[in-house]
Amino acid sequence: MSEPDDRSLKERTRFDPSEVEPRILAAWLASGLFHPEPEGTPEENFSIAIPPPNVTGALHMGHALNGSIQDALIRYHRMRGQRTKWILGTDHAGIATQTQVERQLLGEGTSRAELGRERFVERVWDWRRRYGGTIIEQFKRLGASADYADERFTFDEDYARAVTHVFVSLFDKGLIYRDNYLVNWDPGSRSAISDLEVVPREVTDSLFMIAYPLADGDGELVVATVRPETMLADTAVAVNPGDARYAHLIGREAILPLVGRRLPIIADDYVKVDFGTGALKITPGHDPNDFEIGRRHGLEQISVIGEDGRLTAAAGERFAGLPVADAQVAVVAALEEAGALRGREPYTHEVPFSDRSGQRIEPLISLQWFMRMEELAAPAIEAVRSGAVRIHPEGQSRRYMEWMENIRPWCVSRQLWWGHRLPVWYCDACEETYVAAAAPERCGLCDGELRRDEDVLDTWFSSGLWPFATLGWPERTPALAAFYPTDVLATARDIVFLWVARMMMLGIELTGRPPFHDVYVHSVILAPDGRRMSKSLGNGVNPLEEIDRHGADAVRFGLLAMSSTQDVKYSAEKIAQGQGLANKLFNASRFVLLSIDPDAPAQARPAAIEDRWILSRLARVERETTRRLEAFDFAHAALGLYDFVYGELCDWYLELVKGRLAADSPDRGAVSSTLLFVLRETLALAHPIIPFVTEEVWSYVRQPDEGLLAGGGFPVADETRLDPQAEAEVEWAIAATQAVRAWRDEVAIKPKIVIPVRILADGHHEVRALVARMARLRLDQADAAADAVASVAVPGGTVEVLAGEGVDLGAHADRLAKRRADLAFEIEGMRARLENAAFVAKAPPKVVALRRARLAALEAELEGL
RNA sequence: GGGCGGUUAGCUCAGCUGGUCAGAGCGCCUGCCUUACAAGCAGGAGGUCCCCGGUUCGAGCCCGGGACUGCCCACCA
Repeated sequence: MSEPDDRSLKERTRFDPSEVEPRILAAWLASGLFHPEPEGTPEENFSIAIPPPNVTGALHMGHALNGSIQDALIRYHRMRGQRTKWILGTDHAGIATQTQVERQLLGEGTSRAELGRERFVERVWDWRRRYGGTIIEQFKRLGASADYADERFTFDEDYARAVTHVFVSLFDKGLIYRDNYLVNWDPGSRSAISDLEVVPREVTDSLFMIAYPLADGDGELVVATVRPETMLADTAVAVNPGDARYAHLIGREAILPLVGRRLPIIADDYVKVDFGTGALKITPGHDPNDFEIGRRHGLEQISVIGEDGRLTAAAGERFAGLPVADAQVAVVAALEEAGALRGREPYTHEVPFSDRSGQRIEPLISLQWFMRMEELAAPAIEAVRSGAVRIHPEGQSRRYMEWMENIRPWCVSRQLWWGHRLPVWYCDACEETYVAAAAPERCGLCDGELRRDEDVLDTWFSSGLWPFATLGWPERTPALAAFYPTDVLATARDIVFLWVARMMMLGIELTGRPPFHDVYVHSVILAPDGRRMSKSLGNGVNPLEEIDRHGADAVRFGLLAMSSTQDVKYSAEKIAQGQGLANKLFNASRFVLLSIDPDAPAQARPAAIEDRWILSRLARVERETTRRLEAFDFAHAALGLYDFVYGELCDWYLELVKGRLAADSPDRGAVSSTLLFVLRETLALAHPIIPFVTEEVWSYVRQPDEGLLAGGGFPVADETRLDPQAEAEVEWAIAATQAVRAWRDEVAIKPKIVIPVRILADGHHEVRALVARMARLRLDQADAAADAVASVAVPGGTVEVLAGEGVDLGAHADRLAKRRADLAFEIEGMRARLENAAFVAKAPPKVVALRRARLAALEAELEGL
């Protein structure tokens, strides 16, 4: 248990997160609450696997929101008594980490190549041992109640075994295969990357018109291209079969300029008649579309660009060795010289770039490993279609479906050093391939030496196993039995395909069950300027600095409050609102604790109508908050809590009961009990969202036999306390109070003056005294016949102000005139509505009655003036 | 080229199945050091709910069209 601050509560007039948070965090960590024993079943337990942050990462706003959401869920379920595990760990993040360490090496004047693979990998491990825990520590600052005692890494020994096991078994099932295929080659990382790691960007290139002479006689065919340098690898020219201009050329041949190769002129529907010249050069070796066309027509595939982004020897002596950009200039010059260039115009289009290195993708034919996806996708589609897995918000699930239904093979091999190396060996002598969990000694056929594949697996291959590999799968561990499948997967929209979809497919394929039953896709937090936060733009907001400034509760509250189903701009105001709430709750607690009878037990003992009111409101906010957490509606859960604490508990209830807490008050004991009860319930209710301040205050209100709030019970709404009558009465009292206060303010009556009044309204006897207290009125005017000097409209009646000291009504006349005008306008509108026969006939009687009553009230008020 | 969302107070956003729905926070103005909180309290000003049609007794809320804006997917060289 944490030791409360030395200073007395009386002196702590502000909630100070920087003092409280480390203390509370230490208490949580020491309690063992975050580390559940692996017992029970996944159905009765609750678990979430964190989207593993890159081991190189630092906490950014996305993590902070993602963590706040998961922690709210985790704490809620833990408080409800479930055995709760938040699976924590980091991702080895192949390219990101390798790049980071390479940069470090560069600073030391060495390089990856100089070190060699083995020593390089060792360096990365060193790096990870030194800095890899950073982001985990940062999650603690947020108050994230993850299982820090059981941290995982996607490159741990056990995890690596699982990865190898998966590769081997999917290979054995025929789902993993090796093929020569046109891949997205990233010259930046010198590796193939998957379709999902490619981002389109708008680029202005030149569209060149090049004349290809016909082989049999005169005439030429002009093609349009933005990449003239790839012409060196052309193996055909294609036209649309329905294009009358070229119909006579189909089946004939053209001569490739500069090269002299004879190219068949083929017909393919892909070619657009109205684009360019209507004739398309076909380069199966360097263009994805041409690759497909080439396969359809059985064309040769020629490569003239190498993995280093330079032209190869196949490009011919003149161009070999040139980087593609230079090669383009050289080829265009050569074409011009040869008189083959027919035109050139600026052309803006979308071009693929590497999301990793930022370099332009170079489509290349390469021998890579692929995973066949259709078979894996089918059950993953079915899981969502059947409702076994629910994706929130609803709109995301259709996207998921569409992507799954159009899925393509996944290139899983990467030409990196940092990653899970493929469990594949080759015998060069007899060209045999071995895929196995353990390295075979020698070739089984020729007894020759074996050579292991140099490639590693795409990082997402291993993160696709995250929810179960972290729990010890493929072994049947107790943790797996207790916590798999997990319950909820919370993630930002940007990795739904990259990660969530693959976990679904691999989870179902390998464990037979979807890895979670709810997927909550949350916002991406944009910078205040509406763009994505990024280092290069320098528009990022650092969550740790925000925690330093406003406290973790404030950041959590703010992020949850601003979260939504779509991207949201970072709102500093919402964080400030959260800070306000934490401070307000803290001070309200101080007031309660410093004012009540210390011996009063915490229990609901309604002794007055306002007690019934607050208990009713409490039951409602408990019911609503629970419903919203269950529905992943965190914004409304947070804001609803705010409204209750500020707008009901502090603004009204605490003010209403102040008098009853006096030492000589007859129901001091009862009010004390109720106050303490409401406070304790409120703390527990708010804890999943603002855990620090609630835990801190809890240390003052908990019973000797109670532990931390984090391990305590979540409040259950007591529906028997719902009291519509009390709510209506107190609502009336509030409205009346506000009306009188507004009037006082307008006629400039000093706040301290108590004015004598007479309330003219039916009923509301139980709450008249409350209005008097809150609005500084005196009701006990002995002279009931005294003349009213002014009257203030309140719902259903008026308050007549009697002559008294300090009541100077200079401004009153103006006010009356304005009020009369307002009333007349409203009455007119209401009458018009009620005189409309159609409205009276067709609208529900309740609505009509409501308007009649409203009209009567307005008329009565006008008359009273 | 296809989808999907957004457009409500100066700013950031709530507004569930149409009927007190025109709201919140911040900002602004006025008044208060009222013994929980001055990072506070009380009060106030401020909006053709993007535009045009339509449905309805009644429309931010439903339908049609348009404008602007953001995102996702996609192989027009």
